[in-house]
Amino acid sequence: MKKKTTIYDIAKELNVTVSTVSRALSGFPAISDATRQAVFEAAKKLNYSPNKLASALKSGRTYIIGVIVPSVQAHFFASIIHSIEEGLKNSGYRIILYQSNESVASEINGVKTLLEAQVDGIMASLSLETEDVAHFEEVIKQHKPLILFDRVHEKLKVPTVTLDDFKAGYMATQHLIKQGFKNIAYVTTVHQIRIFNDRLKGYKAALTDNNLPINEEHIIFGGLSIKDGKFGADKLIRSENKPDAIIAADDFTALGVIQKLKEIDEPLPKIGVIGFANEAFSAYITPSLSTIDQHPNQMGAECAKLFLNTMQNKPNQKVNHVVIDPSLVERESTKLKM
Amino acid sequence: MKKKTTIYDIAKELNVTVSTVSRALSGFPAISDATRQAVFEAAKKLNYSPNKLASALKSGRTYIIGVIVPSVQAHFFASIIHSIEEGLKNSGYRIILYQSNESVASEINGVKTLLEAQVDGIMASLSLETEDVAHFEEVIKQHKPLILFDRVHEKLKVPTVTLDDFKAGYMATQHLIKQGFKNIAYVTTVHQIRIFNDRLKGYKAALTDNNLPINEEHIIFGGLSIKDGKFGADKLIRSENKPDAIIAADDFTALGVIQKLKEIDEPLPKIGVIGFANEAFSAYITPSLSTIDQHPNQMGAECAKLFLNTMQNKPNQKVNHVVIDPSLVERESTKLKM
DNA sequence: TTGAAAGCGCTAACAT
DNA sequence: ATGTTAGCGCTTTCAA
Repeated sequence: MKKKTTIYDIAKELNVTVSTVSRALSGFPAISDATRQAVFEAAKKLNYSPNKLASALKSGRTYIIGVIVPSVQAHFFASIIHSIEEGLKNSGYRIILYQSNESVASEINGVKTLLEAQVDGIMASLSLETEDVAHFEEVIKQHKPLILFDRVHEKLKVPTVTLDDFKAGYMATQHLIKQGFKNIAYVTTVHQIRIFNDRLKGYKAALTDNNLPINEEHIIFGGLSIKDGKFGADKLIRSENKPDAIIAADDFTALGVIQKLKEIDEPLPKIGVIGFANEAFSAYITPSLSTIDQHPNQMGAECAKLFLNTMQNKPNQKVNHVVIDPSLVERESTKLKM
Repeated sequence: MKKKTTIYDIAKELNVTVSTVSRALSGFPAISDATRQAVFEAAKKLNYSPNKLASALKSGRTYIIGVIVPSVQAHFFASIIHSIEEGLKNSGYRIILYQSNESVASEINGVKTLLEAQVDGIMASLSLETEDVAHFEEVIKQHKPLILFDRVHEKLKVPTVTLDDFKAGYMATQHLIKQGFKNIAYVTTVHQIRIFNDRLKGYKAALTDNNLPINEEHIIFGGLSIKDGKFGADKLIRSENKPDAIIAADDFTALGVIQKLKEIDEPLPKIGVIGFANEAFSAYITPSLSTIDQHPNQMGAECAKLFLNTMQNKPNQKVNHVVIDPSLVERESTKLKM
């Protein structure tokens, strides 16, 4: 079991110094073509593989970006990760993934871990639990780029990539109204996350703009999941003023709503249902779920672009906020008129 | 902008040497409690954060495991990753993710990249394209644990975690037969991946065991996707000997089959359909899709366990092959008798 | 129980 | 165009 080849081995092989080898390998211009070629050949011959760790330690750059998401199991986040990687391709940067599982404690640990791993920057989408964001201050203090996407926080003055969530909420509501629904309820999370608040605001604004009353009892604050959707739907259906449509703050919750409505034999889509995120299953359930597409691929691409720009040292640039336009995906679950 | 705190700063603060600080921090026993406590206090006071890079360079261990999967967008792989992380929790190991996007070229690059990042080991599930696995030899040569899961390869003599795919194929077929289907077709990938071959073998064995003929024209070799499912279904329905049930090698393909059958007004579930993987959508489509659950969470947990065992240097242990038992998820798409 | 010092593999300033 | 050399921050052997 021989030791791994280092640039010293290559240097010895060619009777040059390590600096020459290092320079040849890293594309330094002032190296003769002959030397460069010899170095590459020797490297190949000796089966050389660079130790990025050593390089990173010396240069202070790891070319690794930490990405924190609540969970890869949500198709939305999986898509974002996918397109972040896509956008980083050929830039030399790679990502290291950390899942918070919607827990602040885990998120705090994630930031610490990534910082210790000397990542060159962090991209994060906050957990539902996260209210205090002090744990991210250290990233900023270390002058490492921090980019927040989707679930952002106003306390952090950093570049963000978000959906226009107000518009998203407005669109969903407006769509239902246009379809002929008049008594529209809303199931959302109790957590004070900006994006969910914004969607709710959009909902309220749309109602108001259409001279429809805002009925606070029609706004259910709970969790976001199939179970919570079932719970919310049940509560709404039993309420005195039974709604004729339900907006759920995400597709999982909307799915729960649909399941409950089926369970209790409420006619669909006579009661309209719409969600957010265009999850993997949304097109295929029955009735197929109308939803607001949040364009995760675009979000991921923008995150990558933002990061790359920041690293190119555009110096005094002001903080960037990319806002993605939501789009309506009309499907059967909101087709009142057939 | 002050520099980051290092163990030297702590040493200076306390008038001890770096070795003492290093030992105190790393839990070395022969350190007086007083010193240890003083070190921890100073560390806290100076806001010290260890540089794992330096530690890794010196010690030769990064505590990072590279994980290569075709894509996180498949719920199956997302679940595996999730449970690998879960299983690694508290072990000190982190994972760095690499997506091959079903491309060998990308997979080769992934191995190279991860090795350069000095990961302590690699867990991988092969791309559909992968036939030659020479690129993984280097991992073995470096004496780093390599664990293959789900999409494995016999050329690589390494620990594996797989489903009993033969049984899975057998179960799916047997289930259809039990439900009363008699003329069962099969849509699978043209790629020579063991798990898909095994499923097909299970299918054939089940037919034979039930004295049903194997009709080679009923086995469609194409891709695995919604589109391919549609294509396969179309071809099968038009064939002379029209099948009364279709097995698709994964749920996406099964979904395509169902969509095509609906499109051409074939009655469901009079034509039975079953898939593999129990994807996120499978329970919610109409008819809900019967499928074989591959227990990704169990697979991920086993991968983590296998890795941790390997690192604990159970010395002459023979290569481990964990085989997970598939289970049948009966839903509407195979309910011939109501 | 603690200190001194070498060195992990690489980069980069300073020489030549 | 190439060489010399000093670290990056940490671990670890040897010595005290």
